[in-house]
Amino acid sequence: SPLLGSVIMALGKVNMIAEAGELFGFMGIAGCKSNTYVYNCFITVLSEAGFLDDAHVIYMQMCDTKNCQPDLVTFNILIDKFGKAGRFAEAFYYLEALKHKGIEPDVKTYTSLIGSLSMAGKVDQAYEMFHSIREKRHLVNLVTHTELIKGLGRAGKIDSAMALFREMKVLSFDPDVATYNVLIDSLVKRGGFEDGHKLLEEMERNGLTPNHRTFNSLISGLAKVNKLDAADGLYKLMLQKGVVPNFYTYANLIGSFCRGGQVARACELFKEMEAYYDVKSSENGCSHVEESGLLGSEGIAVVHNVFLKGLVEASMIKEAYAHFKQMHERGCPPDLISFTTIFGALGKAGELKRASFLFQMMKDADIKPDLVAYNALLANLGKIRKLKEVRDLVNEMVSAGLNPD
RNA sequence: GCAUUAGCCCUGUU
Repeated sequence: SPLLGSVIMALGKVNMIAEAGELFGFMGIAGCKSNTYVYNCFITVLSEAGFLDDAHVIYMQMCDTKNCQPDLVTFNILIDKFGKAGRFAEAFYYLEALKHKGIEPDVKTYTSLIGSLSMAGKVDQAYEMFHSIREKRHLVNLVTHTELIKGLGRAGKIDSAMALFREMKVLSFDPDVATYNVLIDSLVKRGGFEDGHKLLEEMERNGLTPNHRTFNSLISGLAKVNKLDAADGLYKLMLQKGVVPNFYTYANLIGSFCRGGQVARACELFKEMEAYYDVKSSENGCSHVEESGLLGSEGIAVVHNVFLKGLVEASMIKEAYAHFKQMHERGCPPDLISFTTIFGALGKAGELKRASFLFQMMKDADIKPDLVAYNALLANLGKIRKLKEVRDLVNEMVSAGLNPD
């Protein structure tokens, strides 16, 4: 069973959900005793892939068993995933069910809920929950505080975020790099670069080493107020300090330079990234490790897409299209977002035939259009009254199981 | 005993 569980998890990580389900089916037979651990692994896989209702079905199956009743881990997974999806009725139902079974929620249960609530724009409710448990020291920790500081900061309640930041220090929950990062991010996203920078100095005084995320936030803050040279300077500084940039770094910089009309510098950075990426991958074969600052091919795809969008916004559709066509040979085949960016731009520019052609090409490449992709095409078809095409497309999306909005 | 659950940075339509 320990093996079964970890294989199920591994399959989930590479999105082989059907296969994970097949293996899960072996539990209880073939000499494999059912246990809660394997159930929990499968519930994790399903819910991380977005199959929340299926995860719930498995939970119900557990409830019907004799030896595999849902435990705290089961509930924590479900509460976290339903909460992050904004399905609070269910999340709170699980919280009640858990208490009803006589299980005590733990710090992860509450931290998840506080995080989900604040990301859904319900910071007040998150704060209320925090308030109701903060006296019980075992129910809150560093992560709980960081989560709430993030929520308050994102909601623009910087003063409350700073207040909580001071309070946690008094309570000896020592802020770590992530805590500083969420605060710095909130500050600079609202134009408070100077305050963010002060926090950077403070964290260094406290013996904490800023990481690539710290720099990414600071860079995006500078870019937001169009201080591109300063952003570039910070990028160089992070390299100097030996902090490894990741694809977020490049996405930030490249997008900003395009928007600021400095497409040449954006191209330069793009090449720099590709060179950097090549070197790093050959240095240690499998270096797509998030902690080192590198990301896998999904990360590269994001940078390509940001670049495409940047070129489009700089009215360089020809160049965007040229780059789009190069993506394949650059080892990064265009994905749904690349296609949508390009045919959206072509459509907007009145090139509807080419837009429709690309839309078809995308489907031929077995990439399923989603709601956004249909909308991007429909908006432009609608503008020039191609009502028959509009009707056909709407029918198509409905039969694909999408709900037109 | 071991394994499964919480926090920080990026992209497409309106």
